[in-house]
Amino acid sequence: MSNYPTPATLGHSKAADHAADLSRFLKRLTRHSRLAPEEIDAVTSLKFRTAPVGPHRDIVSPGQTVNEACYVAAGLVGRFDQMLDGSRQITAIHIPGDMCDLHSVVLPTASWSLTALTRSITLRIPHEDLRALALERPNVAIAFWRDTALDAAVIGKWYGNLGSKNAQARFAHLFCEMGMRMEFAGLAERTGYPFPIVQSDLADATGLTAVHVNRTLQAMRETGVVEFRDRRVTIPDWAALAKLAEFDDSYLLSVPH
Amino acid sequence: MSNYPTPATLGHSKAADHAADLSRFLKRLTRHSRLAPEEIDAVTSLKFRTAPVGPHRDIVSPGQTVNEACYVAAGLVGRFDQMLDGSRQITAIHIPGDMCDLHSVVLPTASWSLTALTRSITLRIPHEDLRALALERPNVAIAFWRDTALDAAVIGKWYGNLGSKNAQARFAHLFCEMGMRMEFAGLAERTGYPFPIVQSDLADATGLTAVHVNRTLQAMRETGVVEFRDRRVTIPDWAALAKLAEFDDSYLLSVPH
DNA sequence: CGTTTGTTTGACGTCCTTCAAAAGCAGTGG
DNA sequence: CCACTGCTTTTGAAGGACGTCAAACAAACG
Repeated sequence: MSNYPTPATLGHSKAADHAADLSRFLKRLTRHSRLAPEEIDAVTSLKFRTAPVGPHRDIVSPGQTVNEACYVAAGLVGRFDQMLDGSRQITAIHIPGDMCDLHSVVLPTASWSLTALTRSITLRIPHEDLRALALERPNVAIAFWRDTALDAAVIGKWYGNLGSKNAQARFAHLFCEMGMRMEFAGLAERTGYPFPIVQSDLADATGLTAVHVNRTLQAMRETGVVEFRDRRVTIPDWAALAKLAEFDDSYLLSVPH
Repeated sequence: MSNYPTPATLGHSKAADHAADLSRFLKRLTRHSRLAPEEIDAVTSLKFRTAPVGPHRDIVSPGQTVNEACYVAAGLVGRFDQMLDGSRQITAIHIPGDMCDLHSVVLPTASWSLTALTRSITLRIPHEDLRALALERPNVAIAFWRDTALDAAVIGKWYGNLGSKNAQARFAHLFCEMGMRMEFAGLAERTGYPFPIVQSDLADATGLTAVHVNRTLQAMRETGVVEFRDRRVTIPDWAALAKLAEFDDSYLLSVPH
């Protein structure tokens, strides 16, 4: 019996089990980095302010100098690269537990933008505190560095996909990756998870047009390899999808160090 | 009178001015991070072994657990994402002064591969020493973290280009970026620099086929916006190329912090 | 309910790919 | 000095994956 969030909620459950705190962030950090008890305490006791964000509302805009990091407590947040003609490219999709712009602590002038893909709850943590923590606890600085490197590894994979795979394989890979990340975060099972993103945003993420996204998703639904419907992804045959995607989860992992 | 490297050399000059040491790396670090004198000493006195690499020779392969970081003293090194069918996607092009895989210090199991794009000279630095330095000097850890974040910013930009621009604009952007980086590294002027890379590697970097790369470069040569010939890039009208690319160098920069 | 936002469908166009081969160029050995 | 070999660049012709434009349909929302 699973009590995973129902479709389209992604952490917005009424119960307090999604607690608007940093516990998921700590979980993410400790999955890849070994932290001492005092370091764990220091992370969980970081101060923050809670900021709900409406769907398609900007959080950070290009050129802005930010002084707090944005953590996702509920919902989905996208990182964008904006073009002059107004078109946007999504370079990352962040789920609950992700610190979207941990890199902004070391690069505070944004060349990117952050936008809520759905109604979300974010927690904002002063850079000052994160920087102070990193300086005081080198081991935490290294954990933050590792987190940024993992984030970069994901973009690298996305780049490989975009550059050398067709539309179906790109979606296959994206759905596999999101499934793994949802599972790691304890939000859902990899074979079926809420994914409340609109097709035009999927288009911006995969470098396709919304029309082609629609046709591709329909084709994949028909072959039964994956179903994206009602803001939910269902993967009946994980192995088949992973094969189509050439998915190998090693880039998402790191032995605790 | 400039004594920049002649075409196709990129640091392989006979004179000792390209010194196979870490001075360019320090220069790169101090451009974005403020380091104390002792920290500077610690970086420049890092031990390394010199390793020449032949053209198209692998340095790191996927799955491998690396225990030293690879610094480029001369030549060009590419980071790759490999597909099962043997096709490869270049996710980064590194020039002299770049530590190609500084991120490997925190993520030692490679999901990527490193290959020399031309005859190169690399310096290998033990992870152990880099990690010890980071733990002893938190400010250096933060500088390494920032370097990794800058690297990620470049991939993010590349992703945006690949996803939403046509072949000419992709090359325009790549040539602008490489020009800026060459100039930052003190290797050449942004408007004309050695770039000894073959067209099939450019294809892997831009997500195009070698045939289309050739045709695109010819078209750009004809309009006179940029010339790629004899392993050299020449940009007669920087403003025109930057406009075609929608190039904005802010993602490459960081005010020293 | 009416308005807004998102999904689906159709017809047509194009940028880029695929396949195949010729031509240029550097290195190697006779 | 030339023949030989391998690699890179260049060219041609034909096809396909995806884009563009436009409109209908469906769902969400106040």
